[in-house]
Amino acid sequence: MKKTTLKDIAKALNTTIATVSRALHDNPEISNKMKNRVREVAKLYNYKPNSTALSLKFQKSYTLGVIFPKLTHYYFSEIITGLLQEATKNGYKLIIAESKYKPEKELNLIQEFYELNVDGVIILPSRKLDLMRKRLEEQICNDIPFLFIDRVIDLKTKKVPFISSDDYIGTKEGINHLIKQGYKKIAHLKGLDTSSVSNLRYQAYLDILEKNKMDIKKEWIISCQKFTIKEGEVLVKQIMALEEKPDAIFCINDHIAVGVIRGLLKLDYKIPEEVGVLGFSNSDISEVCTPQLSTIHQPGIEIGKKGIRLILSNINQKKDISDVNIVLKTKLIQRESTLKTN
Amino acid sequence: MKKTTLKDIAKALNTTIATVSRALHDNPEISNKMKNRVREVAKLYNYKPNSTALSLKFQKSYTLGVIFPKLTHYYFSEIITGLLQEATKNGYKLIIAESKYKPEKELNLIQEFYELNVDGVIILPSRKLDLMRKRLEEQICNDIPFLFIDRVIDLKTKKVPFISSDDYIGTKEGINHLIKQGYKKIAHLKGLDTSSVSNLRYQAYLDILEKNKMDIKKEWIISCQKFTIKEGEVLVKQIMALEEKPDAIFCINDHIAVGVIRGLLKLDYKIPEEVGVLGFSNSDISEVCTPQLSTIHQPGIEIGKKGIRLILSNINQKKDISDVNIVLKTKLIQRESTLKTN
DNA sequence: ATAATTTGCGTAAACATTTACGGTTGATAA
DNA sequence: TTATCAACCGTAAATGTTTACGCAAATTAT
Repeated sequence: MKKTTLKDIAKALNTTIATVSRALHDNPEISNKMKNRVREVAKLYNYKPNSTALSLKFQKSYTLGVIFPKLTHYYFSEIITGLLQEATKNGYKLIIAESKYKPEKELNLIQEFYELNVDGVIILPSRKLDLMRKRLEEQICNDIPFLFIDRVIDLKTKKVPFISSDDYIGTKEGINHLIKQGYKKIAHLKGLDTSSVSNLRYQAYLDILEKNKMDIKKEWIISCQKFTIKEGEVLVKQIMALEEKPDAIFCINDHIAVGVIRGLLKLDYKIPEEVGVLGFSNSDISEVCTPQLSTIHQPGIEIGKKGIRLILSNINQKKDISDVNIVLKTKLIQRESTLKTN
Repeated sequence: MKKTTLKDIAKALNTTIATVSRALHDNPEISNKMKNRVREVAKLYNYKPNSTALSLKFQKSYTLGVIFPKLTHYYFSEIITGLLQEATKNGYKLIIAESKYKPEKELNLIQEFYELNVDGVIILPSRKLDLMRKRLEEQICNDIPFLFIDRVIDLKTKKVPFISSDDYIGTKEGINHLIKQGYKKIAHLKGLDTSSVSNLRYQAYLDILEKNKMDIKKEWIISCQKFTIKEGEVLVKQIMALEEKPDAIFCINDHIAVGVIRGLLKLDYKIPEEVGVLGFSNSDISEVCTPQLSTIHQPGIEIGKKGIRLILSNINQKKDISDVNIVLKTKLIQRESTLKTN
């Protein structure tokens, strides 16, 4: 049962593939009689144009490559869901690849996608952008439409478009909420220095505290490495062993925050009365833990959808999007871990 | 900056594409001198074979289509991670599509993938297999390698291979654990009748209770519809309003179980002392809730990996896998929600 | 010295499609 | 009656690749 081709139809009608092709495209140079005969046979044989041949002919695959660190990460899977939905809507396919947070792998995958003739590459980068930057300066990524999601990369030789949530404003609203709730000594379990989003959140944290003339203690600021629940649990114990203890902890993501909650509960602190905990991302686990975690929602699906629209405007309408930076609003989700009931 | 083709190299060396192609394939009919010249230019021009042209030529795309209900579902994203890793390892790409639990969409996607010339289709079906069965009997899916994951579909006209976790044994071990913990009145929040996995778990539940000569109360068996945390919370209140209340609840998945825990806590039941709760899947949320949820681990990544190996053995070694049914061991995860400390 | 064989490379078809160009038939116009 | 022009369809090139076939030159065998 091989697939029907133009050749098969042509043979059946004792004509040529050119005529068949034109008939199926309703070309005015073909008589109605011939068109009808062709359509009839095409239907009978269940003809479908061969997409590989079309790709070759038109040098267009209607395929986008997506690179992400890890699929089982809730926020990433939300973004990819958004990408997928909008891509499908526009007749594009997605082919996916996992970088496992390794910059070398990211670079290889970009190259592989390029060789696969995808029409564009969307990358959710890992936290280590410095390694990537060097090679990306030289690499052939001029030739192919590009989009960075979530993290920003600034190159000297060229601009790359990106779309993300507004981590700065999001953090600002989060910290302001903590302050409004009466917390006065706010610690921060931060991310890596090489991550643009971590730095934005960190900077916002510093700015808001300064603006409110609150203490900024070096000991209250610790860098995470693994970003797991376990690490949050370990780090919070470290912080609560200090002479001067914070009364609220702003965590770089929800996993760390859940670990912090767990650690605090083991130390018999009351949440939110004695210590408030704020996460980031609004991933599924934030609603599940006890007490439920206050966090900052990142609109993953929306980011994905807008990302597709952006890169497709570059691919199809040839719009220059190289200096487009889209930043989407976050939303503060107030749950039990910061809501004092007094 | 167009991509280099064989034609470019041939022109540069004043020879033909056939010679260039053979030289690059180390064909013995080409002199070493010519080979070296070709290789030199190929390297200089950074030549990479055009994968689309190869696909057309060999009628092989090294691409597999994957259909799943929802990406942000932890278990699914684990399976897809496994698929992705093993596919990559074998030089295959994955193109993904979301069915949103809609059988019509699944069928359309199968057709679309077929027309896209993927080498095989892997489908994680939704819970409504009956709708699918009808049309799949007729459909052209003879022509393309197929694999079902997680759920089984039994057709009259043909067999389809599948791979899943051992839901029956898994459930058996779970219920046995509940019994060993001293629970005597075990309820079940079950899945849909149209889902093969739900039925397996339900049947195991019935069999074990019967084998242990325990009560099986109709009122303790309720079918879920939405499979959300909220639904679990609602249903458990319904159950605990009964005259005769169960002392343990076996839930069809972890989301329902988390809802059950939440509902029980609101009703001031002590978990696990008064009521035990058992989930299924070992998704990320099961470790996060309080008390932590006992559950049955499904080896998603392993399922994905073995699935790829299976379908590739069909694609590449032409092995007949139509009656292969692979069932992988689950693992009971004992956590707080069933572990009485007496 | 001539026949046979090997070496080394070009030609062309194949995969499936689109489309510029050319050509034949019939009708209309001068 | 012949030039003009549509209408309608076929030829061939193009996308990039592999490979069966063929053929000249060089080498070996007789």
